[in-house]
Amino acid sequence: MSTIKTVAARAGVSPATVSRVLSGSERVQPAYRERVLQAVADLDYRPNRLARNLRRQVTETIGVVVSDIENPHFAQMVRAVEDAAFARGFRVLVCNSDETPEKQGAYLEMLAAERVRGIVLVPANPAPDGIARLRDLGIPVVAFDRMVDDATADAVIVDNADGALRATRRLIAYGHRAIGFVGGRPDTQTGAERAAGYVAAMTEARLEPRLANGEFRIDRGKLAAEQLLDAGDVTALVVANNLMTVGVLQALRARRLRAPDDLALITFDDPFWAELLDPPLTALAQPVRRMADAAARLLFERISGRRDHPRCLVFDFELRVRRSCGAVEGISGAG
Amino acid sequence: MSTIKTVAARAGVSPATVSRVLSGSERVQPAYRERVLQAVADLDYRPNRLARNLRRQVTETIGVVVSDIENPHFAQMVRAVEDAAFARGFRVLVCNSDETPEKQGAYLEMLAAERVRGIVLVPANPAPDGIARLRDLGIPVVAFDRMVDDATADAVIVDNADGALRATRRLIAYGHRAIGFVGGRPDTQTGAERAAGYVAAMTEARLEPRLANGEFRIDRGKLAAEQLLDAGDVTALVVANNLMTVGVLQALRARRLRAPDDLALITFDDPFWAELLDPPLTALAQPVRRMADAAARLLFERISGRRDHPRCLVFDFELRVRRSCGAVEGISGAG
DNA sequence: CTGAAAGCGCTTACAG
DNA sequence: CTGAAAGCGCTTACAG
Repeated sequence: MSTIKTVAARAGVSPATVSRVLSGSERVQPAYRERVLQAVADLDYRPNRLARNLRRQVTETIGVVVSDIENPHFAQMVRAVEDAAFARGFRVLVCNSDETPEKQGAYLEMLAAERVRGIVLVPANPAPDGIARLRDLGIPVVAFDRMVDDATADAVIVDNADGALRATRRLIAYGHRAIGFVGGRPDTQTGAERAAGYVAAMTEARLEPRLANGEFRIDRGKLAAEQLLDAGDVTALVVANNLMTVGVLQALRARRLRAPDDLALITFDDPFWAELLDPPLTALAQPVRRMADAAARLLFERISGRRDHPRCLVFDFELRVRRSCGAVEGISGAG
Repeated sequence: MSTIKTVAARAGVSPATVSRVLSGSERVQPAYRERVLQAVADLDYRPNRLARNLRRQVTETIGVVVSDIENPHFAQMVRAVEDAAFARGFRVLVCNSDETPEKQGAYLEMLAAERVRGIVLVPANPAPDGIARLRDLGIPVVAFDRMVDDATADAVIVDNADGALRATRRLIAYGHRAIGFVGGRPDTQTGAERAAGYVAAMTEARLEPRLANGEFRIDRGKLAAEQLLDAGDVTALVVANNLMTVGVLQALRARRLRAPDDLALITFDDPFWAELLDPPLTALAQPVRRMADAAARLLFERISGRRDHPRCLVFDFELRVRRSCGAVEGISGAG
């Protein structure tokens, strides 16, 4: 392997001059520059980034910590962040926390040790171990989807309560009164906020809320739907994520019920297949790409030192009205 | 920030001793060890990985280059590889080539500069720029899904021709004679092999092949299906990936045709939603998780120096028979 | 077992 | 503009 010294020797200059030519920042006599570039070409020299990183005390790497990259929601986010990083010459380390504070802690520690320049974090818990250390090291953090208890961190979140509120109001406007809610884990911010929005809409219409907990999972979502159906006369459901909707659809199929006639449905999340189903699903779509672009922008503002004060960006869900809620397709009102 | 010197000073030992305690490899007097650990705890000292990497001339990082992490197929692969890396204390840099040799080249160059220890690569082309340099640097490469022209690289691939062969034979066994094939880009290895398997099955049954090119895309898949339907009397289709199947389903819906009665369908790929459709799709499932686990295993065998000779692992598709091909669900024969 | 010293491959004040 | 020198924070033969 050739190093900067090999190149310097061949070009008949000092290593410092080689470095100056390659970093391109300072001026170097054209003749020297020429000779250096020739030597670089001859030797097929590539600078060793490890050495540069150590010397400069910085890397050009960022970390992204998600629950699970297999979740298309997060895959989309990672993709957008990676695009932004690539455009700026940065690399991306991906980490899957599986929603466990322990793995998350191990990853944050690792990212700190690697001296990444910034982190996009989907926090598994509101006060992650290691977040203070990141602050000490001057590594900016952008929380994604959920907030984090750190006054210095940026955040990009979505208005869960408002989404549930609008979905529920929509069903009420269609004349439904017995509207059930298949909720996610109530101990998570997302789960709690979505439930709260639903309850708010029901309460303002003087209707009785009917909640069941599907834990954000397919099997439990199915059970939750069955529980709500068994309990009585529900005519519509709001479902707090797409996995549970799969469970709800399984429950409907098993009972030979059809949406929207037997049961009107609105689901959080608008996955690829929501439109392919019969009937197509009315869905609350999270603007993931826009949110991820925003998160990347916030992060690089911090990395480049263009901003000091923390920012929190709140995005709205988009209600995509399709047939499962009882709407005639193609006709939709305001959310 | 405290460094190894700060710790050494506080513990009253040399930096070398601190290093020995922390690397845990060599023996150190218990009393010294104690004092060092105490100093580490007092100062909340964390070793700087950049320095260690430079000094040791190795990192504990691997690279994964996929077409696009948003494709669930690759998201699943990345996840499996990341799990294997995490278990061994390695980090993962993800790169999206978008199937372009240029981006791929830039990423391979970057991964080489970062001195990653190994790479899992979904090659955008059979002879990627930079692969020779990786060989020179001793960075092992495992090709995934497609082969690479490098005698030293490992590969984990799937038998595309065999999959198409079995799917087509199955439709023939059901009595179909006019079977069409919605193929992918014929200039890709995957596209060509899948088409070849289809043609082989038709030829052995003395049937005339009917191919249309859907470019692996939704819109073009729809066009390809329409083309095959317009050309005449096809009663069954083999579709070379799931995106084109979406297009095929759109075409069917537009013409008010139903699977399997109007048209029997078998698709490559078994995405999440294949089972949710009505009728559920008969699909050729690629054992992605097993393949990715194998790729990670091969890579770490190389990294740890346990193996020198290249290996190529070929996996079979699993034909998951559901209703779209005309089978009665739950009853399936051998592939 | 332990420490002084060299060195990984760069970059960057500093002096000229 | 250019070079000699120091140094980033570690690790590891080497000598004791």
